[in-house]
Amino acid sequence: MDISKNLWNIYLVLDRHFGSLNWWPGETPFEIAVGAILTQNTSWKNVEIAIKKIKAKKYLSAEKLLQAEDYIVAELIKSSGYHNVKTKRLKAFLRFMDNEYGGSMVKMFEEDLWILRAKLLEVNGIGEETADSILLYAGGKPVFVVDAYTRRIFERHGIIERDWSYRKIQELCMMFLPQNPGLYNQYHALLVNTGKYYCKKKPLCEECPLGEMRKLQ
DNA sequence: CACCAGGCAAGTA
DNA sequence: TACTTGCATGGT
Repeated sequence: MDISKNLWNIYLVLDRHFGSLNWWPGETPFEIAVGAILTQNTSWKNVEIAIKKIKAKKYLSAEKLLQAEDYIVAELIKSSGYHNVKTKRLKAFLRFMDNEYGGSMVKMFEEDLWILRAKLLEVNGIGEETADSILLYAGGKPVFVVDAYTRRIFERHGIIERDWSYRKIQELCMMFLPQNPGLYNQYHALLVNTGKYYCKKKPLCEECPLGEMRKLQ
């Protein structure tokens, strides 16, 4: 089976169907990083409400969020769920940025990519998907983001197996696709859109843009 | 009413 | 190592 060809076919079909999605929704790298933490196991809709509130109350900066009491931050992000846990995670990330890079995301992204990824994974509350989302969408780095939708869709197309590790899936994608941030950006956005709008129904149903690929299996 | 969403860490065996 | 559980809100 030609993995490279399948990965490309899925991308081309989805890209034709949805067009450019221009991810990540967010105006600055900082806002994107905050969103990446808040959206853990949470619908983006609920995160949007939280980010709007943070902006409305003028708390969208590392200094403001770090100096605020936990209960204040928790109240701001309440709509995104797990607000107590996420307050700790958000602050852990902001302290990390502060301590290691003087609070500068620009400086942070000057660090060697895989060193930075390893460091991010040491921060409490940042796992592989969150780290990679920050690297790709806030930093424009060429890392493929793997999430629950990626797993479901690729598994249905016989590209991966259920028990594959995050890194194994990521390495496969990065091996068979050009290491291009723009491509990875759009690809992950397409997979999430497909999952949200089609894959909740039956896998590869008629309406799903990927439905037409059933015959290619 | 139940179920799920763009995860992660900590606990258990 | 491999599973399980807690975390929590808002939409369908």
